[in-house]
Amino acid sequence: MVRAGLTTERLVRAGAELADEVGFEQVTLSALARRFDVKVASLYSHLKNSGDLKTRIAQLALRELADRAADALAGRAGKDALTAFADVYRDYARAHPGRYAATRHPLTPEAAAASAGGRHAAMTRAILRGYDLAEPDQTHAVRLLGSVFHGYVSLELAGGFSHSAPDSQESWTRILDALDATLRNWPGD
Amino acid sequence: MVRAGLTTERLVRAGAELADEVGFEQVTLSALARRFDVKVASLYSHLKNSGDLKTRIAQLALRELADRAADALAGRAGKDALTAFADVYRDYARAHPGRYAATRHPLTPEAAAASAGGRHAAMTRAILRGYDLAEPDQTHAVRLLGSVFHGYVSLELAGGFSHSAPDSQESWTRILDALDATLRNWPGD
DNA sequence: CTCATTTGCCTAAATGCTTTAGGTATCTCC
DNA sequence: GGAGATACCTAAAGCATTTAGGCAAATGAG
Repeated sequence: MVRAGLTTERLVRAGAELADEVGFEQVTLSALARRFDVKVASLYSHLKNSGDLKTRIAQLALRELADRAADALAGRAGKDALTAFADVYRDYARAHPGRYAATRHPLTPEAAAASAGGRHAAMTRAILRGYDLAEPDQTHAVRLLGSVFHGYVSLELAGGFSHSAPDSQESWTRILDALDATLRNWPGD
Repeated sequence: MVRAGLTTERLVRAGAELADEVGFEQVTLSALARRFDVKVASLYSHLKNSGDLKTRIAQLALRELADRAADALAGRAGKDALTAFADVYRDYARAHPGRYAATRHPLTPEAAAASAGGRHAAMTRAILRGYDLAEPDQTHAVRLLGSVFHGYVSLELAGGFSHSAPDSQESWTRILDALDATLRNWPGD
């Protein structure tokens, strides 16, 4: 009986790949066990349960996304930083739809605290340093950016913008232009 | 043996209520059968399968949302129409989180064609008539509005803006102000 | 009113995912 | 080489989905 060499790490990584292939919601311990040619019960030595797997995939995806965003932000400011950051989100979602869906998986407060969520928030605020926004407008702007990025990416992923002119890339560019303009001229009270 | 009086209509309506209570993803034929005190197999006379139920709940929610939006838009234009429309989305999502989640359920092309999706698109374009946008900018703006509304509402529903100042309502208002300004001063090429 | 038909709901059973309990085989390292 | 830890297993129970086939209640025609 040759051991499969399971570890939590490998299982989560394979789970993330599975998510990209079949969708995050379809990630199941059974499918994961099949992939390692192992009985389902064996996974329970490495994962608490199926929810644990999903939580770990979510945390992995948040980490990967934050890493890429940090790279993209290095040495950039203003609109340059804004578009680089936005593109990281969109590109990641298109390259890894299952992982991106995982980043929207609800986390318990503890799981959220152990995630890269905080880094995302910090980076968004870093971008806004290139614009002249004092609190509470800065927080409103953080929420606007989060809404537009997440909203656009998830509508695009759902196929909302395909098969209709103009090209989604064109809209994305123009929306980022508009967002930049909005941040430069944030309306006062 | 008294009959329960099942109909597709009643089942879908109850399914929507169930979605609001336990979440759209947790809507199951078993749970629905329990609610009517009926065996699961009995539902198959009225629904093709569990996917059929979810599709029908999605269509119901899209219809309800379109009806409310149409009411809200009547007699309004410009920013007034924009905020009324936006508020309908947000209020519906907060009052009926399960139904709102259902509106994001992927539909087959046929199911989408039979849905109120077209009315939503038409209403969004109607709002933009209050602003001076020619194609293709109008389409970019439609996509921006969709992204912001959906993105904000889903982040808020996921708890993203709770337990932190400023109030979510405040951000919503200021984001709509910013959106109105963006549409009035849409950046040219 | 009665009988035939349709319709509504049932039982039964197969399949698949999740989870726990407890066992055997394989590695590690002294 | 043997002790102990670790990796993976079998077995079984619980719950959701789906299909097949059956009895009973409603419906309507004569």
